[in-house]
Amino acid sequence: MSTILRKHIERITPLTDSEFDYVLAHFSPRSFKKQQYLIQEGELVQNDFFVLSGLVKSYYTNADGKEHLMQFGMEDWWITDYQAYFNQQHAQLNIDCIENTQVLCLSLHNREKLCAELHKMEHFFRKKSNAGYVALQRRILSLLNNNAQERYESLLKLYPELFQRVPKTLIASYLGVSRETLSRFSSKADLK
Amino acid sequence: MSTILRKHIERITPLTDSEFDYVLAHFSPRSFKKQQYLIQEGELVQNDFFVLSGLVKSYYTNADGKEHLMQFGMEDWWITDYQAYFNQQHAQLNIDCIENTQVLCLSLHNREKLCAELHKMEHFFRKKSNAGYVALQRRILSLLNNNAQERYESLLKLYPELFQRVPKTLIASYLGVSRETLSRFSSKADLK
DNA sequence: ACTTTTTTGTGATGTAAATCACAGGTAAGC
DNA sequence: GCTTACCTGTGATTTACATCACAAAAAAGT
Repeated sequence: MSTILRKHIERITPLTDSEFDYVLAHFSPRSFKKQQYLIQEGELVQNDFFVLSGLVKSYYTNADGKEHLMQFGMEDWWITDYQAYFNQQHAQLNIDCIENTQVLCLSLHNREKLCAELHKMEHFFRKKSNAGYVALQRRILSLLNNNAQERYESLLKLYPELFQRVPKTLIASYLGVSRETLSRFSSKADLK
Repeated sequence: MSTILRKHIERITPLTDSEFDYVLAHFSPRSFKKQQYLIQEGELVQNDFFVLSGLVKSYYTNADGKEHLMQFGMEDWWITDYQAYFNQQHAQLNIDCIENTQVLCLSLHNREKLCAELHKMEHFFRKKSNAGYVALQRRILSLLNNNAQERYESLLKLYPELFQRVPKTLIASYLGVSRETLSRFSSKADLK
């Protein structure tokens, strides 16, 4: 199972067996059931989560109780409330499971320890962060530049499997569209 | 002038004099006039720019010729087309000067060299990237969760000086609102 | 198998904000 | 100082999308 992590890291930087063992020792595995919270608003955020299997979502709940999806987290993805995690503050986001999920938890302390001790790992995390930054820029541009239907279509193209795996309400919430409007897009597309 | 860079780095990690001199040697200073491009859509992105003085903007121009602001870059900020820079691709964004601007240019090659040679610098860039990621997440949440007026008001609160320094059209374009709608918000606020 | 809950589609209506249009104001160029 | 270009405010109209309301379909729980 942890070979997923090793492959993931080695896409950026190769590790010796003993290096990887050392790295892995800084993670702790956990399992969560569907619906269970990984992080709940208000609590101190201890961990970043590397998803081994399953599917989770991070989202913000506003004053009116409306949810806005920040991120999905599936196999091979990292997820947490990064603002709270990096600054060791209380969570503004919730993260819970759409499916039963297995993760590897990495505390901020262990992350910083690994980065300090192994230059390779600092390199790895810098590269991941850079890639994440670019991905968020793309999402912002898409929010600024594309209308709801265009955003729907690019997401459908990029992650078609997501549309099978999660209720449309969540996809709507990720795209910043109402459930009903999203539904009308998919009916329209069916005509083709 | 380069003390701005030193202070900027040392907010994250201290450097000896000789370390800083070594780092600085990997940057090259350049000056740009108002209106001048730092990066133009389509060209290969060679550099990340650290702004010493002045003000620039990065933006996407869509098929209809409409501009959407990705970022402002003022003193002490980094700016480039990161997608293109990190992957050594052609720019999708334009970057040009709102005011006469002085920058320090860092090529990807020199950035990676510094990161490989000086663990401290890899640490610095990781931290910067993390902070940038969190900032973009906040912007996405604001786009998903807040209406145009709320976005206007939080930006005004966060960067009041920006409203003196740049035309409202640009602020509208950053917020994803039309110039006219933004103008109506500011008239309303005057009544108080 | 039956009940309950969740998910989805679709019509009717309302609204925030875009777009169009024009005028006064301010700054820049010569 | 005059001219040209850019910037801002404000009304009238349009539009994309939200919200409300309901029903059918699918999934989950017992």
